[in-house]
Amino acid sequence: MSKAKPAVATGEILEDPAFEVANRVFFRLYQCSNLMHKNGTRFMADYGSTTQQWAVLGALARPRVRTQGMSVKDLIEFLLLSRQNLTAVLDRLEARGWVERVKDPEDGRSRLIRLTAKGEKTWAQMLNTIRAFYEAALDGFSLEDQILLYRLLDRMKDKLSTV
Amino acid sequence: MSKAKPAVATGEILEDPAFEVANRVFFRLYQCSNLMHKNGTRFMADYGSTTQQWAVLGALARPRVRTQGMSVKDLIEFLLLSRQNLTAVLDRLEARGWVERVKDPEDGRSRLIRLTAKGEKTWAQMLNTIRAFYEAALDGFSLEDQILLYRLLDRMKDKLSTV
DNA sequence: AATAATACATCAATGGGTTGCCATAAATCC
DNA sequence: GGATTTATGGCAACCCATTGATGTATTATT
Repeated sequence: MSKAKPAVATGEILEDPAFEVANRVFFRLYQCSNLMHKNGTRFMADYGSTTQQWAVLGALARPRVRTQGMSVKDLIEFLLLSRQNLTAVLDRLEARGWVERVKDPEDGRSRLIRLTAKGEKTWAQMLNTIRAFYEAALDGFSLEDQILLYRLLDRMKDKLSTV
Repeated sequence: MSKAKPAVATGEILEDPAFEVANRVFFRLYQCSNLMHKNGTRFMADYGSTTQQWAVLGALARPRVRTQGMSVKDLIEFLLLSRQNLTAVLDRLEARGWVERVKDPEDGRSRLIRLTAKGEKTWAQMLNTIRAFYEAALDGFSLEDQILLYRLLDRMKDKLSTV
């Protein structure tokens, strides 16, 4: 069944290419995510923020959202997080005075999460650091490379959502 | 979400394409990682394992490693995790009887982590579930797509390591 | 032989992620 | 008006991840 086996690494690939390639994809995804959080959070040390918190702030800083805010429900759908986890992150952001929970005038059950003035100011400063991080982390990536990577991850996200 | 106004999203892009594209890349990375862990771990519910634990088992199940084991130091470098975190994961794997710590005969300071017989048997069964997960999560991805994605993530990993 | 570096472990604190269950208030449905 | 659904929050348990500081055994250096 098996001929003389070559080197280990290539040997694995040859035996089951589909599995080995997929395995590498997800392993790199795992490593990239850990590195992104570790070094991204290190970049934000001056603000005491984390990458996850900046994801929330980024969602709230979008033009359309900035004025009226965003419900917890919509934030959950946007960030793909569990309610319990998001609540804890929002608590920390609220404790720092960066976001506030206001009652939705149109639906008393809903809370609209909004950037505070302090939050907006902090976010504006953070943006410079985030920019620097993106440039360093994607150094050598052409815009085409980045778009390609985004599209592949986007497709993967959809598949992972329905798996 | 109610009015049809595509101007916002594209407007942001036009204002600062480099930033917006990078932002999307890392946001998708964040989402994909969370989804991978959530649904990957759900797939492994029968074994009570997590994606992180299967990464460790996968490292230990490689042909060259399988017999002699792997030092904690090498595992840290391979998985890119902190020692404190890896110790905890290994403790759980050891408590389940899937791995064991043996003294390195060549260096008394070092511990070699090895799959136990029970660990090997469990891993062999897990592989079927992992295969199914990979196929579902990469459904619609040609082998070329997967290799492309792997290479992009691999480059990104290198950049993120030195950022 | 004394010193320094290495490999591992432990304890502590903080933050992020999940699931599951329960509680409360407000909107909706009948 | 009463029952149900929806949106949020709280509590608990578990796991994963980081940093920082401390300790201990072993190897390497000098």
